[in-house]
Amino acid sequence: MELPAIHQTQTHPSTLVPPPTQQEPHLQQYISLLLRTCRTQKQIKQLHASAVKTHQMPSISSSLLSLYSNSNPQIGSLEYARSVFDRIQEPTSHSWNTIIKCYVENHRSHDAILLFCQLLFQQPRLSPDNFTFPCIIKGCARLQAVKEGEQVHGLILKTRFGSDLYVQGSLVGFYSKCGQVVSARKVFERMPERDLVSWNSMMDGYVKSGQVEAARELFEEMPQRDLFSWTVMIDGYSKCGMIEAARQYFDRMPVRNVVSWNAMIDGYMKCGDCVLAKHLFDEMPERNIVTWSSMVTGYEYNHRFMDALEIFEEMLKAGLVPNGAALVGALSAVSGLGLLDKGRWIHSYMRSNGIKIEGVVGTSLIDMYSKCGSIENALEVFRAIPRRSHVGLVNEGRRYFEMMRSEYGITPTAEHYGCLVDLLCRAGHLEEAKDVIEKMPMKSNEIIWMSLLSGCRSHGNVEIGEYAARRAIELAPDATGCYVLLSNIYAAAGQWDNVSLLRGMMKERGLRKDPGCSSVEHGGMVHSFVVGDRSHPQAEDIYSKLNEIRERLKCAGYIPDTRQVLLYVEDKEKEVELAHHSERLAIAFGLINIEPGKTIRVVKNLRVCNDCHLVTKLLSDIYDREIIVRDNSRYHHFRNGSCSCKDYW
DNA sequence: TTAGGGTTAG
Repeated sequence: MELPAIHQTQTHPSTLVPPPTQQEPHLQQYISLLLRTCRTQKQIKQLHASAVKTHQMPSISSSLLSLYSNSNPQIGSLEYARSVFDRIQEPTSHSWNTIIKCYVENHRSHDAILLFCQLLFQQPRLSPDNFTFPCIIKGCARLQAVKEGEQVHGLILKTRFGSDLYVQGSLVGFYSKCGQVVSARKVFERMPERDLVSWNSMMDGYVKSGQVEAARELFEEMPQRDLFSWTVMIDGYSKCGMIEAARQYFDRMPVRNVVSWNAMIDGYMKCGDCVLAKHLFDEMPERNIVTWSSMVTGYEYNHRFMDALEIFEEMLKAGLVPNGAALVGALSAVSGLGLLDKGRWIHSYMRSNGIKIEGVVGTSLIDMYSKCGSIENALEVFRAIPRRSHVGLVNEGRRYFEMMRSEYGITPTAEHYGCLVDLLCRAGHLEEAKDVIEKMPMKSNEIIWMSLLSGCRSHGNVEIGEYAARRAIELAPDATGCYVLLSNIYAAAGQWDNVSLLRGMMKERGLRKDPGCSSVEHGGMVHSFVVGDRSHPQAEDIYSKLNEIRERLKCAGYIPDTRQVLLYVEDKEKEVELAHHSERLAIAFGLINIEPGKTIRVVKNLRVCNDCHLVTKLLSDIYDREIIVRDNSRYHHFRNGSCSCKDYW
């Protein structure tokens, strides 16, 4: 849309506020009128710019806020909505409700709750109303935040909005979604009048908690049924495996929409009837993105990998851009077949269509490359994934820390500073972390310096690492941990002279690094191993198992990560050192002795090294074994080639 | 005067 030129008002040079001119009312009406015709975000932004330029913002900001809050991403934008909201001098209840809803719709319910608290505690002239409560209750439901939702419920009972039909209905929905059917039913029973939505929410609560008969009773009881009620029943009977009953509802319902067809298709897929699912898919009058994704994931679920890929390609040919669900389904199908080229093709499709490689989709891509035998590509994807999600959380962390003081008047303790430093270190903000420690009002302890030191180890920062180690050693000269971490940093940077210096220093001070030791329980005994251990009665078998492991890892394309080996030795020797780490011995022992299908559980006294972590992931896949390693800081649950810590530890 | 709660894939 080309906008006609707007005459700019004359601005008085000495003041920021323009003097009133005759043009203004016209200009305001003109912009307001044009806003109503906006169909794209670009058009809204153009008018927004004009309004800023001509000082018309105060009069149109609430219309702009509503437009930017539109749930259609072609029109709405959370960031712009927030920016408009923040510049409204005195936001009305309506503005607050709009922005809170916008956050909930954009899956940012935590922020919605924060805003709700601000409205509650910092706006003496305003308070939540019958429009605010349904929004915030929905946010709590999205987060499965039962406690918070119950608190809001308590608040509602203290206001006059407890009798509002929408507020009551939203509470039924909240308790239903959180699996609290008894509470949902209590609210439902106390409603003086019930509309369709409340009946449907209540039924859905029963369905989601597996009580399909209770849902059916309500369905029979309810005064009138629309589309939603029927679809809830189809979904309910499908989910509990009663596919014929689901089909009866589908056949009996007076009007169907795409959602009811989708629910029925998914039902057939989940009970393994791909033929009937495909039949419905071919018959249906209208399909949406969920229809296609359900087909792809449904075929994949039934191990019909080729069919999954065919329907996925058909979806692309139909001009649809696949969403996360469809991509994950297609990539899993590729993994199932081991079709590396097909996987690469999907990857390049994603790149050329600007689909962000992050989150679950990123993990699926890594998983696909690993399962197709290309560890290099898997690593490439892994390294290329922007850790923005972490960046976002770092920002949130900083903000919450700040809010403790500024908004809640809580003085942070040493533990709070410790958390902030840990957060910053993990994300690589080492300078900032150092700054936080130095500026904290209380005396720093060795623990907080150690956390900076370990951040420096993960991010390979020698300079700050040395500084942190010095401070930690000053405070706790006998703690071996910081010497070890610092020598890890030196070793990774190839500064072997410093490694020897540090070793000398430790010797001088009579400090010894705890040797890595891993144990496995078997046959009522604990079997312990240290690095290179040959003392176990089954040593011979264990070492031949390690040889076999080495071969199988090589076939899987594994390249040893020798950065954390402390010894000043050639690369080949480093690999041998790695291959005999105590946890490898323990796992080899487990593979020999613990019967197939049973989990191998290892306990290690030190932190598991990067290379052993990667190897254990691969082994869990190669040998199809669940392996659980408890190191000195956390549990690592390895299964199907990945670890529960998502490589972040 | 405007706005709010319910169904399908992962």
